[in-house]
Parts: sequence; structure tokens; C-alpha cells
Amino acid sequence: MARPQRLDERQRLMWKAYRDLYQELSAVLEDQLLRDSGLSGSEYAVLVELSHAPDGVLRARELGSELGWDRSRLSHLVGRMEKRRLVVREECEEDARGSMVRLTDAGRATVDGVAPEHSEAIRRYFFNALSTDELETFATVVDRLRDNLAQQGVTER
Amino acid sequence: MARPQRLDERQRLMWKAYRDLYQELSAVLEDQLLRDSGLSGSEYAVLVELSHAPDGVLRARELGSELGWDRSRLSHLVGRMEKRRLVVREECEEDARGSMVRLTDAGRATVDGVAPEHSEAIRRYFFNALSTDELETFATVVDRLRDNLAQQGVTER
DNA sequence: GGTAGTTTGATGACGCGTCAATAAAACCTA
DNA sequence: TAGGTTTTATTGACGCGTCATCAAACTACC
Repeated sequence: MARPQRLDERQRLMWKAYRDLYQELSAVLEDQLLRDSGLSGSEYAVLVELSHAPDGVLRARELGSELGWDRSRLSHLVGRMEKRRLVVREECEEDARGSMVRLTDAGRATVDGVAPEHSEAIRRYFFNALSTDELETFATVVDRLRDNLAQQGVTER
Repeated sequence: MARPQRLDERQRLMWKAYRDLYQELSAVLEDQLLRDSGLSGSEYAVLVELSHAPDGVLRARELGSELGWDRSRLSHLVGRMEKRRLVVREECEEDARGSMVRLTDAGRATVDGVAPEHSEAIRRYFFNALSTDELETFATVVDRLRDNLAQQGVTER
């Protein structure tokens, strides 16, 4: 039975390219976001989720599971965002353990102000560089890999 | 002239899937790495670079540029790794400003011990899930996106 | 050769995320 | 309904990466 070995050179380079691409994309997009709005990527993600919710309110639990974050991370971040008046916390009516996170007017103005440019940057650095066929294959591959992950022992989140 | 808008639903989902895939892959691979070897992903990356260098030595500058990290990050990490006897710092002969980072025997044993299993995990969660054609398209797409990034205003690193 | 500017690495402060512990409320079950 | 379990959110300590700063040494130009 063959013992597992290191990746061959072609695979190693491809794996590195895949990871570097993600880092580079994240870096350029987060830089622009921060310059344009003062928001980090995490803060932007929170505001976007809230901006899609009715009345701009979500329960913390819901928000956390949408974002795939644990409660602690969300709690710390929401605490910081509350100090900056981007969101406010309110108590939850149906469940006294819960807490509701609400977008403030300032928070909505911030996310509405920067979302078009951020979206444009994603198109510029990602979607516009690919043909329709390539995009389709890419989407298929991403889905397949995520299915593969879910199917194997990856039960977290 | 049309003002930029938010992504349409299809693009939004695809962008999210792409990012989630990366996070999930990173999480499962880093978890396994940590369990099997006690190494974080960053530490592993340092050891792998050193293990490919002649005599297991690299100048810090070189190591940093291979990894795409700034000097400070590398300096902090190497400092921590030195305390754990995975690497040692030596002074650089040609350039008295420089510092050389050398893999210790323990460091080499650690990386050699875990590299096969880590590589196998990458195959299991990535390469093995894709057909040859898909892999090829995927590689093309990744390269195209990185070229596109480099070509546009992304001058960093 | 001397000086200005650049490169290299280290350091400390700080921000953010993770982990473990805590508390309170809701749920379940005998 | 009382007792134990689970869920929800917060908190503080800690680890790691970033940023600004610093010192030392190299380089280039006059």
C-alpha cells in the first residue's frame, strides 16, 4: 500500500496559486473597502446582512449563522460596531436570552454608500475577467468541492 | 452612464460560495495540521520553505518574500518558533543587517512527519474531487484572475 | 571618503478572533 | 413541576498579525 507523499510540483504550484489568489483578492477588496468607507470586511458583511433583513433587524443567533461565525466573535464585533453607532442592540421579545441587532440610520447610509463601489470592484477583479463558460465551470467546481467537504468528515459550522 | 449596482443574486451566491469554500478548506486543513503536529498553517508554511532550501537555511528576507509576508510578521513568528526549537536564527555573513533562519533537527522531523498526511488531506479535499478537465479549467481561471489583478492597480507585495 | 537615502530586521502597542468560563433563560423529561 | 440539559449571549485572557517606529548597515552619489 502506497504511503501518502507530498504533492507533486504541478499540484503544489496550483494549490499555492489558489491560495494566493484568495489572499490577493481579499487584500485588494478590503483595502478599497476600508479606504472608501472605514469598514473592515467583517463589519461590511454584518451591515450587508442587516440591510437585507426586514427593518434592518436580525437576531444575533440568526446573524451569526448566516455569516458562519460563532457567538463570541459576533458579540465582540457587534460591541465595537455599537460604539461606532453603526448598529444597536435591543433585547429580544420572544426569547429573553436573545439579543437583536439593528442597523442604525448611519449604518445603513454607510453600507448603501459603499456597496455599489465594492460590488463594482468584485466585478472588476473577478467576474469581468472570466468568460461565461469559465464562470460556469468555476461555479461547478466550487460547488463540487463544497459538497465533497460536506460529505466527508467536515461536520463543523 | 450606468452607476454601479450591487451584485445580482446569482453573482452574490457564487461570490459567497467561493469565499466560503476557501474558509472551509482552510479550517479543515489547519485543524488537521494542528492535531497531527501542533503546527499552525503559518508555521507549517515556514518549515516547508526551509525544508526545500539547501541545508534548511534561508535568509529572512528571502523567506518573507517567498511567503508574501512582511518582515514584521515573519520576525514575530520566527521568534515564537525559535522558542519552540523549530528553527534557530543565525547572523548573516554577507550582510550584517540580515538574519538567517535555519531548520533544526526537531523542526525537520516535525515537518517531515506531518507533510505526507497534510498533502494527502489536500488531495482528498481538493484534487481528488475534480476531473482532469475541471482541474485544467480551474487552473486557467485562477491564473487569469491573478494576471488580471496584477495588471490592474494591484502593485503591492 | 562622507553624507543622504534605502534596506533589513526587531520591537511594542494595538485590533481582532478564538477559547474557556460564566450566567441566564428555555427546553425536556420523569 | 422540579431537576437536569441545552441554547444563547457576554466576558476576559490570550495568540497572532499589522502598523509605526527604531537602529544598524548597506548603497549611491557628489
